[in-house]
Amino acid sequence: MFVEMAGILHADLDAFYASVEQRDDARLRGRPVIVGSGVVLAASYEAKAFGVRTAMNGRQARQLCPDAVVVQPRMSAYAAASRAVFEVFKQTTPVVEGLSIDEAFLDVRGLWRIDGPPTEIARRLRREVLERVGLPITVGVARTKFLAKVASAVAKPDGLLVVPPDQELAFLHPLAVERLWGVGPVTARKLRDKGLTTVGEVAQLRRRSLAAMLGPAAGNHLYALAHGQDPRPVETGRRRRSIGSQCALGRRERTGDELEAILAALLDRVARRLRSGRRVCHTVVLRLRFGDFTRATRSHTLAEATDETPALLATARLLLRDASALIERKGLTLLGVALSNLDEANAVQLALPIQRCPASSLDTALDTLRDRYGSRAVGRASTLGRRVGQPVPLLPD
DNA sequence: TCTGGGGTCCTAGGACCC
DNA sequence: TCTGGGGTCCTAGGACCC
Repeated sequence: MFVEMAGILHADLDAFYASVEQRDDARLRGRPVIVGSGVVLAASYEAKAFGVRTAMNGRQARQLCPDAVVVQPRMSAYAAASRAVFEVFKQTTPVVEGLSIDEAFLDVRGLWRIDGPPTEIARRLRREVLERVGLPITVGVARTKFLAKVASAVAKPDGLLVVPPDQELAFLHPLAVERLWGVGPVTARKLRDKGLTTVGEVAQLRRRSLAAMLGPAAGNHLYALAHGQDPRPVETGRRRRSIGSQCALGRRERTGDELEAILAALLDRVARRLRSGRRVCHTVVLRLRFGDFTRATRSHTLAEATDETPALLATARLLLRDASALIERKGLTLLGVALSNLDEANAVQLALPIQRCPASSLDTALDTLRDRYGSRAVGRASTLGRRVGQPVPLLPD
């Protein structure tokens, strides 16, 4: 029988922001480092040993670890380090799927003849990231994305862990349910309330029981993961689905004018990022958090996708006014704005020739566009063009 | 753990269309 | 005119991830 080999790598930089700080300042090496003063954005492993965790309140973190060096974040340095590490990833294999600023999946299954077995590639990758960028990185190697991700989490820090295909369940089943990617506090509690504490215990349940407990999608997903099944391929070229910015306000009451000013600043920031990414957005989302820590969102979808600040701001203002009674009653502690439902800016322009095209020759026109721009670029234009007879959203020149 | 900022994906109801 | 199945889009909320 053919056994699929372990050829997916999950590479995850250790305590990323803190490691960059230790790399750039020799005095920080070997010492507990906390990045961020109000809230902990990252903690070095020396600080984690004292119980300091990401997202922890800064004051509490300093109480746990009084000797820690607290540094302000340098986001541009982290972005540069991330780019350098992703360069190493891309030189390792063309099939790289970035998950965040500090982690990615790499598919190295096709490289055996040229570069050797995946374990060897993973060792080399770790060595190159350390030599060329100066940062420690942990790599998990397995047959699936999910198992590779769990493997790197188990191997941290500065580790390498390979899960051979014939040992997957032996590796997986003793682990706590919280180790499963996608099981957070709520799901973990639901499982523990039923007496399920390990992945192996979850694997003994029927698919139907899990679906009834957690909902169809989460239940089926968890069932598959607990049995080591995860058919998702490593996907290159994934684009961002939304761009957002938010701002904690504290408990002080704000006047309507103050909120409007904060909203305008947030929107200006996200609209700039939208334009520099050459994207347009259909939907504006307002995020609100209140004094009692409840949350709400308000959204509006525009008739025409745009990247222009005035149009987006006008929509955001309407949403804010729409929520004013709620804000009055509960007190606003966080205001955020997100632009979602994004398109490529040029996808809208590709829709132009389609708009003037009679329905009967639409398919021919789409084929022509695909030949010229590639099928990926024409995807969205195609859905726009299918609605012949309706106005097609267009970007103003 | 009394709470930052940036994201992803899923669910569910209602409107609307064929 | 009534009824039905199937599909998409929009809005709002929630869980989860780093």
